[in-house]
Amino acid sequence: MGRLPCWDNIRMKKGPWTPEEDIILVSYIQEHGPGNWRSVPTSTGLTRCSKSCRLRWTNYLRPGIKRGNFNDNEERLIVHLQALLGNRWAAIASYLPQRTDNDVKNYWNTHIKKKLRKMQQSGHGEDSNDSPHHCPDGGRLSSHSGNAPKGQWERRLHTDIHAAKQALCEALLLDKPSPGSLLLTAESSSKGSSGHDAGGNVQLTSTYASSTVNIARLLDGWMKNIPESLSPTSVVTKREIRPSDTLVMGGPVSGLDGQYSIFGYNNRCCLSSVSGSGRDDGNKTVGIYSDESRPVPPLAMLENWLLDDGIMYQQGHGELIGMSLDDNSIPL
DNA sequence: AAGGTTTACAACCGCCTGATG
DNA sequence: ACATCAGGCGGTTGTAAACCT
Repeated sequence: MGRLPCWDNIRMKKGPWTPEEDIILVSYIQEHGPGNWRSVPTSTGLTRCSKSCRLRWTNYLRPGIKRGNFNDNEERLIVHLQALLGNRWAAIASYLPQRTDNDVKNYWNTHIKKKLRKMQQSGHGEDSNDSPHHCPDGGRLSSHSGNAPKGQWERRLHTDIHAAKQALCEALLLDKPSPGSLLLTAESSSKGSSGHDAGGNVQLTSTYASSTVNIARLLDGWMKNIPESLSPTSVVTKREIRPSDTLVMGGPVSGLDGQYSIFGYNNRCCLSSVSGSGRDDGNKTVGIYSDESRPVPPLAMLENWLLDDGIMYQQGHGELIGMSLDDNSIPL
């Protein structure tokens, strides 16, 4: 018995997504919201299976995704969380609001694994969780084996679709693409054929999705909407996190009008806007989240976290995680 | 410069779980 | 209780890009 896998259905297109497909998908999500993926191919005419559409959105098109190099803090966080949770990449990624599980997984497999292996070989004892004895089941844990139940804190981000669409549209309509932008002539690719046609319109290529400069670049405009109060320049060290502080980091949640992150701090729980679309409430506490408990990360993970007038920041590369500790937060 | 090798990561695939009838 | 289905998750693969010889 068993139903046909999504991938076997009729003649679904596979391989890299084109900008046109992206636009169609984002337009659809703008109108209907993410979810109900089954209806996406039929409603949009995309010859992609629902699963492919969902993955494309969650791993690539969704606004707020940070791509590129992981900084030291992120790397350390991943190592610690992998030790705690095993290869539960989605759970791990939920602690890194701007990263996808796929990204975290890839980073682990291509960078951290290698690093840890080297360290082991050179006799430095940082325990590698890649060792067979550490994760006997190969990392595939039952979804019930973790400390925290599945809940809102593990839900995906569904944010600011309007901005994503607009950024894509603008990029597609650029008559003078800037160096490094997505839809460039593909000088770097011998197989690429992108460029401009006689009318100045951008021609799109099959190298689109694998370009190192991808959709995230197009969303720069969206990122610029982050309130000034959240800009890295506003990070001012007031006091270090103290060992006595209890920090509980939740994950991303979606709101009707923006993206939020959950943080708990000294038995208070906050829902902070980290990338609202033009919201002017910046990083104030905008809501309360308190219906689940979650593991407290090791204190080592608190390195480089700073407090400034009730706002928590993560130091390094001007990265801002953001947290409000104002009096609107409530005890857990 | 050319060819071979390695790296990085987007996408695929299959399994699992929870919801629903 | 069972069957079916959609969506989520983690492992794996394919391939463009980067690097090396």
